[in-house]
Amino acid sequence: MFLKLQVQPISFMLADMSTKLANIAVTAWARLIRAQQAMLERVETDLKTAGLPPLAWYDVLLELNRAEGGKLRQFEIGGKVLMSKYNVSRLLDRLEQGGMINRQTCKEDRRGAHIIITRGGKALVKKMWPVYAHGIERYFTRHLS
Amino acid sequence: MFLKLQVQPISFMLADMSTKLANIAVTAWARLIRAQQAMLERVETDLKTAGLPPLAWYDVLLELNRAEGGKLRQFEIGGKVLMSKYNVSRLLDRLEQGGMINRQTCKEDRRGAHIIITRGGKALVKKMWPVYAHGIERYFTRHLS
DNA sequence: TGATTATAGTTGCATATGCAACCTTATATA
DNA sequence: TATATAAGGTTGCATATGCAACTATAATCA
Repeated sequence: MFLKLQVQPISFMLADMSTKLANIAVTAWARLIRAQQAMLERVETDLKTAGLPPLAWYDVLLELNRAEGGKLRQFEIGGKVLMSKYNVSRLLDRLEQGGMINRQTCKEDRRGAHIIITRGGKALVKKMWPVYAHGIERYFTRHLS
Repeated sequence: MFLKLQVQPISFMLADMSTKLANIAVTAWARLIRAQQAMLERVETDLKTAGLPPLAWYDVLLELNRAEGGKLRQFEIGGKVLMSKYNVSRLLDRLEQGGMINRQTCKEDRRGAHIIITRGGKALVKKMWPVYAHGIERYFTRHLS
């Protein structure tokens, strides 16, 4: 399946850097950026309204939920959700604080930790999904041609 | 022109909320989000490496540069770059601090301000564009089919 | 006109992010 | 084996963001 978005032509613009054309190119790119930004903001708002935590929580918990044994190394999470290690570290602090995950020191590599999703974490994933899905449908799928 | 991205099918998934299908749907959506996130991060890095300010500065300055007389009301900027008013307010603080804009109290509406781009601001736009354009080309255009 | 309500913009506070420095354990190299 | 280097994680500090409360002026309407 393909996602097809109508945009202004970009590539050939880049050859000619005159201000006018440059503006058009940036507009096209910017439109994509802004559209996505708007979608994400709306989903975040929906989640907040429903009294649920932000998307980042969902992303991480979903990866854990999917993983073999509900368990991942910290750096694996960073790779999957595209987050810097220090942000992963702190997000996991919050998730742990909220009882959604546990950290288990890692036998094979004593520098690292295994992150394990809890029952509560799995429950949260289930609870967040409908809100998320509804957002995807309303702000995204609906606008596909 | 169209931007076409290969994704997993989404829409029909949303009908059937079984976990497995849900995962696939989110993966597709997430792939888009992440791709864009990665692109933006790289552009930001490029700008930083070149000793230039972040994209947000460019966005605002470009809108001002385009506008009639290099001048916009603050709320107009917020509308164009999709930023909340308090973030606009503070970003403009930084831009003013950096000598890129001036605030001029507005005669017609004494609550508000006119934001005017300076010579320095215009120069910055010119200086940032090549880096930005190169990023768009490398991280975006190149991957279009 | 006077009172209410809405709009433009700012600010204090709590929270989130980026960066660089740091600790600890693995891995590579001499 | 000793030493250097790299990788997994954490933390302090500066900066950026979201929220709610606030000021001041405009617009509405009774």
